[in-house]
Amino acid sequence: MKGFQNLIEKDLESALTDLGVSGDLWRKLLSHSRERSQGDLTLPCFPLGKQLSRSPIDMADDLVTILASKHDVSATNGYLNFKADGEWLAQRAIDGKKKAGSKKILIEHTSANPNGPFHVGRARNAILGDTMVRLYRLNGDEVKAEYYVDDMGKQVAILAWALANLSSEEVDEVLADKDEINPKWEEKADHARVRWYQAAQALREQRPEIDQEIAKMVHDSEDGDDSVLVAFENAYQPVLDGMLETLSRMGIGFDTFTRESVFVIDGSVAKVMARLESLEIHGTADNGAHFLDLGARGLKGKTEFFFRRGDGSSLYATRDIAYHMWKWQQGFDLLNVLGEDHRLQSKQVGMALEELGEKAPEVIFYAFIKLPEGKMSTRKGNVVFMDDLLDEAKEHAAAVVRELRPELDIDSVEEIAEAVGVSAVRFNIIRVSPEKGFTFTWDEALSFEGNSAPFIMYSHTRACSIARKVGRGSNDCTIPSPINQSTKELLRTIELGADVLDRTLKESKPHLYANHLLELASTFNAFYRDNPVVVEGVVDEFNFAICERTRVLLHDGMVGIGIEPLTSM
RNA sequence: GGGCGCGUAGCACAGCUGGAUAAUGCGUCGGCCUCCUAAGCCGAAGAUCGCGGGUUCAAAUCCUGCCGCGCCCGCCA
Repeated sequence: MKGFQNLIEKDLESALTDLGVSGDLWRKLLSHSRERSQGDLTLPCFPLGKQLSRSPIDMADDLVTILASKHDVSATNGYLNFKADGEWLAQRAIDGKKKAGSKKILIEHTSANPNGPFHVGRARNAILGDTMVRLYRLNGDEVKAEYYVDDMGKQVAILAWALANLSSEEVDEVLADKDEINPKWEEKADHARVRWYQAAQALREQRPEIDQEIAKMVHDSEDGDDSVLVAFENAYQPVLDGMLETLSRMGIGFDTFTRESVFVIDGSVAKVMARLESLEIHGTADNGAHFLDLGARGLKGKTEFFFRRGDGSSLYATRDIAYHMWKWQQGFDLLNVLGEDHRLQSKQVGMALEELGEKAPEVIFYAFIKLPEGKMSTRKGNVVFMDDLLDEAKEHAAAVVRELRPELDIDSVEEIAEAVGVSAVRFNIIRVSPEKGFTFTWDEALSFEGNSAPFIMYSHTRACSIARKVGRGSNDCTIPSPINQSTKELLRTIELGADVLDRTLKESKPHLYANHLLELASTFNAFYRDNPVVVEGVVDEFNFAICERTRVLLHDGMVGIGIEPLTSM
């Protein structure tokens, strides 16, 4: 509604001046109407009435008198309501102007330890991150999707230790009371090797000497020991490949992979530590470990942020600082997607960066997805694997397609089912705000009606079906007057699209855009009901133009949030 | 114990830069396929916005206390 706002602002300002209102307060007050039936933009007059010691109800009435000749305005209970003209909205929709983005943004997401397959909880990160990548691209911005590979931590060390020291029989023995590997995934390294990881985790509890061996490996890796790093890579790379295969099935990919060890080897971590040690808020512990007193900068709770161990080696967070400085050098804005368990860590890294004269990155935090039985844990094996969820979703979708479209051949059913399954899974995760924790249930995840991806997909295929029936693109048309209610609602939703995308990106809240697409699909369905495009072989050019515009917007929006824009389902 | 996040119909979830009658879906009840795909559409019932104070003309939204849930509080990652 930015365009509409521009349209009325001048007249509104002059009307307000006539009444004696000064200042810019009204600009802040003017916003989307909460009551849709009342209008499109609303100015609550209460604060202005206060300023002039006048009744806001009278003021709103006076404003209507002044503005009525130029705009569709009304006043109720002290609210001044502007209604956008249907024909104006229609013209805007048909013109379909798209602004070009100009931002450059590097989005780091997923960056999961390469020690096992994705479960639904870990996948929330990838789905959130990839959706932001897609939405920035939809906005026309230049985006880099980056995966930070943790190639030297304890998790990888445990995996490497297990692969070097445990036989397949030993692993089976240790995990005897656990579920066996699903034969379907036996050949997938993330599923196969995570058992070694789990077995090692179990053994560590009984045999402390294992911890010492692992600790040595971790330290050697932190010193940049090549042979250890190579062993690590051989251990995790097949696992990572398996994980990326799963992501790729969901349409998630990366432009760059950056390994943590790079910053140790090239000396930038050492430089960062030296700089941190020269800071005013720097402190030293008894055994020579170094920290920053972030309490001096207002951090509450735990105020000491350790960045260097007593033995001089770096910590994960220290390397993260070096990594972020490298990221800033590329001239991109920075956005990270992190689990809520990283809130403190991320705050510390951000504050440390600011101490070094850099900016803190923008971060999206998300809460964990729980199972009805409790939280998910790769270590404990209490998880729903993404691979299983995707298969299940596809199977469920195939059953629906076979029932609804019995005439389709097997290949078509397969294609539709895969698209519906993947889209539904992504959408169910993206549609809720990230900070809200939710409990995974198969029922929810496999719901294909109402607020779901298939609902949007279905609306899109209806528009496609009409386009097929017409068999050509839309022509110039005359805009009818008046425009009926359901058309106006659709046009209004279309007009709002740009505002929603803006806000979605500015606030890093992809669920806002997901909800907008639901709204777009829903208002299109009502339009579809009331406004036939083809009647007895004759095309209504206006309705077709609106239909085509919506089809494109749905298509682009779906791509923007990772829903497959099928043309038929 | 301290820090941070969350708490909205039976369930799930939106709204939270203060503004009108708290939106949507599932579930429940009722209606719509000789008509561009019914994974759809139309209608009905269903909400002490966790609880108590406060600020304000106006509070689901801001402040504060309490309760419940989650995450973190390691010289781990």
